[in-house]
Amino acid sequence: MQNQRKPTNLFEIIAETNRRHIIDLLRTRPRSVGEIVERSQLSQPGVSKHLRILREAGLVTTSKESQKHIYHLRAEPLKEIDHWLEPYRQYWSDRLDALEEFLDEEE
Amino acid sequence: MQNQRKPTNLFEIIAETNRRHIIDLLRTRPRSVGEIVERSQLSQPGVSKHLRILREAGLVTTSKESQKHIYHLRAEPLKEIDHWLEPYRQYWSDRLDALEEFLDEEE
DNA sequence: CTGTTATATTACCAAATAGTTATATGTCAT
DNA sequence: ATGACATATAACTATTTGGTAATATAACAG
Repeated sequence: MQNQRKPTNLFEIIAETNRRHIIDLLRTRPRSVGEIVERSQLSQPGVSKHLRILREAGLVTTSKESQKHIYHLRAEPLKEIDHWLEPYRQYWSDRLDALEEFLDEEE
Repeated sequence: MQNQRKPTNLFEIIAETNRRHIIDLLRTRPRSVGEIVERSQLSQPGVSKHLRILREAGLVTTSKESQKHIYHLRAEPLKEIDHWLEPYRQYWSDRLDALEEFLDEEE
């Protein structure tokens, strides 16, 4: 396999179910590692491993509250996924119908 | 009981760069396997392998033209990704107005 | 200091992944 | 029927992934 892969492919990062779950948890509010562990099926090191990946992908940031590490969601990088999806939305979208009409008129 | 569907996690399916590339190629128009091979970095069996995965995920359909197998895009399943993304969009676009979103992405 | 709590890192392993070559299958042309 | 063409499948393999247990690091409490 001579495949040169990017260090952080966002698509691969969100492909993992547990990571998506963590992201979803942080959407509610920032949370400590312990809180996330409680709400996941993973061991503490397992969670920390995923958090590291999310951190390096820029999807979370951290702050500290005494001994606790608080993880905050930073969703902006997900824009990349959204952007890739853009040209496909027309295949199912109903919410862009008005826009399509608008564009048809413009041409 | 053998009702075992393959757990086709759509996120994992589109996580692979070559598969996204194939999907993008089929957005232009339906294409034969050979055409896709020409436009990829993969061997023919490599492409066929990915096509099978896409087929089983319902992201492509096939038709035949003599000896050629023509692959057609079927984007609907991507809706799932789009749906997951939905609550995150507000983080990078304050207004969810469809036209504004579209114009932002056109830049 | 000492012990406790919270998190990160290390070392290891099983399973999954994605690639290859070789081969099978199916269709067309002669 | 035979050979060429188009694609799929099989068999194999290196790499990556995601999990765990054990351990390190760091901050707080007394």
